[in-house]
Amino acid sequence: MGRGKIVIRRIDNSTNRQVTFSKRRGGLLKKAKELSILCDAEVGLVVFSSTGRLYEFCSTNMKTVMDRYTRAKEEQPAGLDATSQTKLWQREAASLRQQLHNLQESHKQLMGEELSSLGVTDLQGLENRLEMSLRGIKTRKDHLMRSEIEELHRKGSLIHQENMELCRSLNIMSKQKMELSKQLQSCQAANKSSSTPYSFLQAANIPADPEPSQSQLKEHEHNKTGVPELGLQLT
Amino acid sequence: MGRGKIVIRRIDNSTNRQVTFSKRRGGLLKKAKELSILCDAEVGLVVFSSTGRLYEFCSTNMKTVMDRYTRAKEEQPAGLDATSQTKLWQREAASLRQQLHNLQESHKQLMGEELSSLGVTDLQGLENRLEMSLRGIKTRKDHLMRSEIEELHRKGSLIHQENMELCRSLNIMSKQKMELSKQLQSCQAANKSSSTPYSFLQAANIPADPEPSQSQLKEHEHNKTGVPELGLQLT
DNA sequence: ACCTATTCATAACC
DNA sequence: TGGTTATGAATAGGT
Repeated sequence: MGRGKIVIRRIDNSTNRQVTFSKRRGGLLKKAKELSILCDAEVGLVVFSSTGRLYEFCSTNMKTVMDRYTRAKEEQPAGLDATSQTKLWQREAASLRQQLHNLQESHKQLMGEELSSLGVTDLQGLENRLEMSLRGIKTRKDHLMRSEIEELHRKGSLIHQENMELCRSLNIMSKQKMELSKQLQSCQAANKSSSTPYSFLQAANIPADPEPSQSQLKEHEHNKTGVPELGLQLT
Repeated sequence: MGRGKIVIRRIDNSTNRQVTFSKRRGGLLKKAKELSILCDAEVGLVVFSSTGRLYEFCSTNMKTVMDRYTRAKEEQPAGLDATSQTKLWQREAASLRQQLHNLQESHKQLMGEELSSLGVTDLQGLENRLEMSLRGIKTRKDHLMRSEIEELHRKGSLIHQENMELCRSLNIMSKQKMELSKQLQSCQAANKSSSTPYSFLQAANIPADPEPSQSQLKEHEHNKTGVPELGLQLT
């Protein structure tokens, strides 16, 4: 709504952001109130502006709502100590909040947001740091990828060797098989020329090529990696 | 909004009330979220339906927001004992420290440190974000520098024009001066040849060059900017 | 849940 | 900050 539609992301212009905050805050509080009245709901709403100012709405009592919320969330508060301790933690929190804020600012700038407050020199510094960082990251990534490639080569090589072993075995078996086949043929020939009391042996269909099927070989995936298939020469 | 306007008071029809609750609750949560994003505000919203079900939105962390609210409300720890206050601040500090830690980690990674815990995918993401950020920063810097250059050109051009005007004026005056000079000479020659009853006119020191002094010219600083000094040709 | 007619919130402008 | 207006969003009532 409004003169034009907007995308929901942090408003860069500070003044505009402040104005929008003011208006939308009013709208939000109003809607919260309407919901609580219309629908008989218990509503608690807390808004801290970016400058730290507090705005709130509660249909009943904020503390009650927060307690109810806490109870609904199945938690239980506790604690015992002195007032000076409180101040200590208060300062600690303030300090941490400050640090956090600074870091957030810096982080945003690193991510290329909120650059409007920076001059050319600042931007140049940012650029240099980012480029240095980027170089480091690329180097690291490159290293990792090279390691992985190396590892893959190593594994591929192992599997290849394994394949060669298998091929050798196959070769041997193939020869043994052919030998057996030859013996069988001569045996059959001998039987044919003489009487055949045991002719049923021919009917038993002993296959001429009883080697293991292709699917039984350890193929892994290296066929796709360019490792040559050496098994072919053994058929 | 809707087919007709309604008065803001508890909806009697239970079904209607439930439907409206559902719709408006969604709208309220959405608006709360938009406010927090658009205006960089910390928003906490809790809604209990009349049947007791809990719905919530928080831009950061509900516990943190509630603590912050409590603190903002109770500048004076009149209601609660100091010991529980301490706990409150303690938790706040812990929360802040956690956030700080996370952000520091992220920051270090952005700066290309402590990359060992990241995989190739993480690194690629980091790289992409940095490159995007870098592009933005470079664009911004480029824009700033171009603007400055343009501005300088504009100023230079203005001053140059001003100079030309001044030169023209100087030229005219120079001619007038020469004319006067000539007249004076002929006058003097006439006086020398005849009697000189009004010779005091010569003594009255009528300057031969009554033009404005150099210091009165608008010179600005453009002499240092390489704009050619055109006045020279007029001396 | 989906569909409009209608009201309302609000973005841009003063 | 407060007012005005054009516009898009939310939603009341209905299916």
